[in-house]
Amino acid sequence: MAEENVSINSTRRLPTRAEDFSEWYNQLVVKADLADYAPVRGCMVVKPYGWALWENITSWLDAEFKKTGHVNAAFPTLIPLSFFEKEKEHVEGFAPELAVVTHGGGVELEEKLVVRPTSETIIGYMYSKWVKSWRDLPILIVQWGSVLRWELRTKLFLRTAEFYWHEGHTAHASKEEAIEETYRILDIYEKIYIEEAAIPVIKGVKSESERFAGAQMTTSVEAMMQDMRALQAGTSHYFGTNFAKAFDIQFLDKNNSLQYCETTSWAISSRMIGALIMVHGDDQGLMLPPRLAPIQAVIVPIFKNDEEKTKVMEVADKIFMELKAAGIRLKMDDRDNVSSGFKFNDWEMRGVPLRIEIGPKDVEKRSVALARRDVPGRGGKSFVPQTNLAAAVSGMLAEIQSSMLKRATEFRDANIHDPKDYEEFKKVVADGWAFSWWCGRPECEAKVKEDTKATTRNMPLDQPKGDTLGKCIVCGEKADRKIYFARAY
RNA sequence: CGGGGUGUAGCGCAGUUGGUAGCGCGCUUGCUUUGGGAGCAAGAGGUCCCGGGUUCAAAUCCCGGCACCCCGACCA
Repeated sequence: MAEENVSINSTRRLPTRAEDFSEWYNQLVVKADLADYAPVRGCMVVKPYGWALWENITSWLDAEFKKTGHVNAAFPTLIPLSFFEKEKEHVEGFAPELAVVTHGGGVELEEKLVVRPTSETIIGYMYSKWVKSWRDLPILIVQWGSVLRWELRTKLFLRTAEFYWHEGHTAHASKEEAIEETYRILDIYEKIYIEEAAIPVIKGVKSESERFAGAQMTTSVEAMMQDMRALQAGTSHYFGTNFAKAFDIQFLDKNNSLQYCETTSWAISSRMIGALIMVHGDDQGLMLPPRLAPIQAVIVPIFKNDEEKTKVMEVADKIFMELKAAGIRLKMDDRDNVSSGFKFNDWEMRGVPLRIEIGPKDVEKRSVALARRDVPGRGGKSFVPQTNLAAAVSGMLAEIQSSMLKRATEFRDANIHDPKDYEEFKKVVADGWAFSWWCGRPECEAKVKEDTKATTRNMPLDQPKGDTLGKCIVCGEKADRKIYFARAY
């Protein structure tokens, strides 16, 4: 049939994930009202709904950091360019993506300033002023803010020039303590992904070539998106004394001997929202886990005329008050300029976990219709009595949360493979992950990247035990560790 | 930075041989509607990316810029 050529962009529907995953994502971000394109290259505007989601993430993390002894502070957006030259690998890593301020107040600056791409340097500089004695340690500071990296190819939330994050920067008296901190934070990251975002992640250590610029060890949590690509979802770095030496952060220990600090840094960015979209979203739109959703349930009243409206709204308002009092994040959709069918689709696009429909029939039967977002169509609808509704709703939200995690975990596990040889390996990483033995040599990683575009993701902390050494999937030499390989964002 | 493409209403697009700009969605107002993306009617909305040239006449042809998108090398 020669249908008229209606562009997919002019319709309310999304392209399906199978048709074009990337375009599905791009349109979903905008249509779910999370963000919009800014008039500045590579930058986004986070809209109120998207920011509300981000606030749920940040407030959970903030509380968790405070529980573990961290405090918040703020450092300048502008950093002297010369600071970046103090740590060799750090400069090399960031030089290509720096934005530099050359003029201020109409005159050329004596010293050029960098818009921070990350704050290790300026924070290191300040720490060197603040740390004198072992009594000053540890320093456990978190900065909430945004940073700027001149990215060549951008995508809303996943990779924008400016992005939002927290960056933790800690300084310790001993290596053991700094490493412990690195892993403590990684555990927090794992927890927010699994328990709050319903996204299964793998904790592990990055290979040398995938390390943060200037780090001695980079750890990460890695998640699988629905297109099987990997997303580095959070990172925690151990610097050893690299930055302490570059910025002269020294203290006198208990034996009155001068020592360099051991430092760490760690971050989760607004990219996490990209992960939520790509792990849970479906062809109807966004699907948010109840624990992070800005709106956990939406009430859609249904009526034909004023008489029905009066009856329905009376019940709907009462239920609204009840559920609100029970602490459920709730929205009443009483718009009268769109049909209820439109509202159903609209809230599904926005990923609201649960919809509560109240119509004349429900008023009569003293029931409501519940429609869960994670089970589309008739299968996800149920009719429950109005009495004890708060308990029923809370229960269903919890069930949605756990079923989302279960589904995402099963999906991920079904797409991680253990190929027998390199030929099979190449096939596997084209459309999934491989968990394989690796000899540890960068040459083998480079060959994999060359052949398949896949990179090493991380080496999980809980490695296969015992002395059953394997053989590197690439070169066949002896290998003592297994590592994930995948195409990554 | 290399290769390809696109700039026309808020968004998505059409615009023939050069003749003075249109469609769908959205928006505004009114009435009827509302249990899976409602209907009718009347409206509002334009620097056709910018600059120059050819011509009686340019969205359309020519020259020069700019911007954005996609594909490759780098990245939370």
